[in-house]
Amino acid sequence: MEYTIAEVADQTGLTAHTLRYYERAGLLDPPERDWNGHRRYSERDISMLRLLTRLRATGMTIAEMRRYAELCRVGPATFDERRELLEDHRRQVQQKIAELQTDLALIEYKISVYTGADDVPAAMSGLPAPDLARP
Amino acid sequence: MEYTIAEVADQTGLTAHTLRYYERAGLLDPPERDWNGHRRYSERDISMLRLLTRLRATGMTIAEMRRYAELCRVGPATFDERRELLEDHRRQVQQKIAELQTDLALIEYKISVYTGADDVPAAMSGLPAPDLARP
DNA sequence: GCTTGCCTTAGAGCGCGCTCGAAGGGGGAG
DNA sequence: CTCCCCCTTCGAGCGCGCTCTAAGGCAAGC
Repeated sequence: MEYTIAEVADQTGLTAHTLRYYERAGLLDPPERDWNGHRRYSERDISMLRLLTRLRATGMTIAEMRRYAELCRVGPATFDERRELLEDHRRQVQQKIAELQTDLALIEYKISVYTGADDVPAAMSGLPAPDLARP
Repeated sequence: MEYTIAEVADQTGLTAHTLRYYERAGLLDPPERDWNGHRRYSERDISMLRLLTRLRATGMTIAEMRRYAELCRVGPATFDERRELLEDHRRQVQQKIAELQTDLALIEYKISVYTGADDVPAAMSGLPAPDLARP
């Protein structure tokens, strides 16, 4: 099964403009064309795009995704390097999650201050009071 | 205790340029000046900056932070609105964490594929195989 | 007195990741 | 044939969040 650019845009949540941009940027192999020059995306293209969108959502840069795509183009010989790239990225995602969780605790502390409840989470009792009021 | 812009830059990890930018952008009340016009940041300024950096790190935009700062300037009458703003942001952070955790599972699945181990996590067994090799 | 170094301002510039505009073609419906 | 819609390419433009430059002030050290 193959798809037009509009169908792929629909399926991936990217715009047609962005799909062409990704192709230009070297993130995606140029798909086949039909008789009149329109792109026909394969299932494989779609899976690659789905992976790319998740990598983007987790903060991978275009340059890193291009690197990954280049390794894919080379072939199975690059499995190790691709794994390393993904392992690096995994670490970054894990760190980001940890950071967000810490920051979430601070946000919840601030909310509790504004709520006027005195049931401040015990874990926060030692926090340097952040700009409590500015009355 | 008061601090120079360089000391604050040091403490917050922001640059002096960025500190002036935040002030211009309305995120921070203009600090006091000493006799020769240099900024003297108070402890209160520092706490606000520390909060702002965590809000930035969790994806709050400059515009939203400005809104928060404006509410702070108005006074205690805006406690409710500040709480709502932070509650909205909390929801966004929670969603982002959830998304990252889902995406992390996909990344780990891909790593397992490249590792060649056949001990693919059971939870993943139903995944549409993402671009396994492109040989 | 000169150099060094940190500070000031206003405003321009940059990197990223899109996002859009212009100009044009081909095909199907009425 | 006309209208409309979707596609094409190339290249410019944009929004965000900084980041830096230029031009200059003041003060301490040599």
